[in-house]
Amino acid sequence: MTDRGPAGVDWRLIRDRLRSRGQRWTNQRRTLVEVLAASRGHVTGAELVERCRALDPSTVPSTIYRSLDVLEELGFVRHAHGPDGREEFHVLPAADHGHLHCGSCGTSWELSDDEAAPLRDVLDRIRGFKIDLSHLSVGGRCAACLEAGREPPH
Amino acid sequence: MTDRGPAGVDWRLIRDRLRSRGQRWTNQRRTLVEVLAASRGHVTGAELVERCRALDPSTVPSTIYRSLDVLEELGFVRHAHGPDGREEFHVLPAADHGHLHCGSCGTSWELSDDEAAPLRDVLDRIRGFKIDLSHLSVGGRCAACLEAGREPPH
DNA sequence: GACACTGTTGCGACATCTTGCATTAATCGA
DNA sequence: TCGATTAATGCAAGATGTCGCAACAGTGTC
Repeated sequence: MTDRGPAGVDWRLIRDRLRSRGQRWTNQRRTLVEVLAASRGHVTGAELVERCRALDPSTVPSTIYRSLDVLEELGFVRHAHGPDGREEFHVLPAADHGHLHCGSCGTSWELSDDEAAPLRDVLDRIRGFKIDLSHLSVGGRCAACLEAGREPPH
Repeated sequence: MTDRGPAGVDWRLIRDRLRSRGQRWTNQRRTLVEVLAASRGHVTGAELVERCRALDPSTVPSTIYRSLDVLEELGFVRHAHGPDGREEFHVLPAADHGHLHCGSCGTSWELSDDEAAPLRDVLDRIRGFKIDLSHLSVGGRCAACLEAGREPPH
């Protein structure tokens, strides 16, 4: 047996990083890390609460949200906001990336650093502003919806 | 006397546009338009509810939010989401623009169409994706905060 | 002005987070 | 192993929206 979760994340890394900061490794955090490690792509806060509750029915939302903040400080998760403003989390992003959302079909895609580079560069040059790509969420309409003439839901 | 509000917006235009679409001009909408016309820059939904309640204590949030949707269809307001995901509205935007938010000091700026052009063009070219600039909200850190070494509040 | 049609409102309930506070429990040192 | 310290939890209440539904009220017409 190993000490890795289903997704190959070693929770001991997180445990030790927490302890070295004077923070604590609790059962609730262990459950959350387990759920996160098994998640692919984007998950909303509500989904995480639900999945944690499946493992531990005593799970309470406020603990989840507070633990997510802590895990975000550690760099284990990142959050952005969907087109409706709701939080979306993704786990251990291999590379920093933003998100693209189609307002007609609701699909979303990752926005690579390369694609965002022109925006990053122009804002840096003109304003000295450094964008936080992982928090960037761009709405609009995708090629398929434009071609099909699908209107955004009004 | 004129029929314009304090900000010079002629509510009769909105009234007539609603009627021509088979929609209605109600006291609640009149109050909201009055509040919007007196608002500068960005306003959150909650602020609008509060200001409407100041004029008409019987104001109820759901009506405000639904009326805002209608006014957005008319193009009288646009909404985006602040860095915390909360809705922000702006009135009669002279030109389409996005927003820039500094995560350290909380200030926000308008992002002109020119500045967003590089992003718009690259997404159009690579993916055929048309961005909705007025809904775009970019987080990061501004030049002043970078220079001062201010960390984002964690 | 009265009527019919149907768009709007207000209400209550729910969804998603956030915050304050008293209690619990993880961690470290003796 | 036991205690002290204090981070984290659970709960309740609040903030910000959203939604279904019955009642109400603009509008155009007669």
